[in-house]
Amino acid sequence: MKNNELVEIYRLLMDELGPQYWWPADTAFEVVVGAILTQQTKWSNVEKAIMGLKEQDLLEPCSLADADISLLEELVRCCGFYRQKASRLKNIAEFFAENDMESLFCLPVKEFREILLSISGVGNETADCIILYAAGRPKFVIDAYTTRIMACMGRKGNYMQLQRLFEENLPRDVDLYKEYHALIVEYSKAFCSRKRCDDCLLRGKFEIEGL
DNA sequence: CACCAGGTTGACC
DNA sequence: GGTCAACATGGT
Repeated sequence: MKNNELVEIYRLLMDELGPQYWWPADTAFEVVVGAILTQQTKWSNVEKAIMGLKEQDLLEPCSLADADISLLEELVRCCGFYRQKASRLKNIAEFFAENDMESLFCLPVKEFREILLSISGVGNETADCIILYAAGRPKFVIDAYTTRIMACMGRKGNYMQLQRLFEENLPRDVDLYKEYHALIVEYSKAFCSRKRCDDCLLRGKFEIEGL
């Protein structure tokens, strides 16, 4: 891949859609909660659950860690997989209740990522969302949209392969990483969904033969 | 009514 | 290393 091709794609997306200003949240821990809740789920449903949790003062590690599991299940039911997610929220809340967030955020990204991945319910994408949008540290987030739109342009790859591709061909810039991921999601929803990839400008301009 | 959504896990090869 | 079912509600 030409070295600056990913930068060109970024400019095209930015010209089309403008800045997205992800991730909407009042606190870093709210990003963490949202990262769990949005797994395989629309953000509009996550917003409802976040509001409910906020009303119960459960958007902080200690209170969330001590909350009744059946109450959590009720509050996150609108996000689907509600039993798993209630339990995952409790897990990660317990972790952040016992470990200082600011200290964790200052760790080397690689080390912080390993720690996050050791928490049950936190996989690659959730860990990277927390690193990028909660901690504000550079880590490029790959999701189903990114995987699909890259495959659409002839670049198939697994999570780590695609992440390496982006990180090795872009400046290590937190705001760029944030916007790029958000733009890919929003652009894909509009022009390169599972049902339709007809109007996708990227295919025509950047499609290539193989990896 | 069928399909999809800002994934993760554990079992299995 | 990779693949696959299970997990579940809500919107189009």
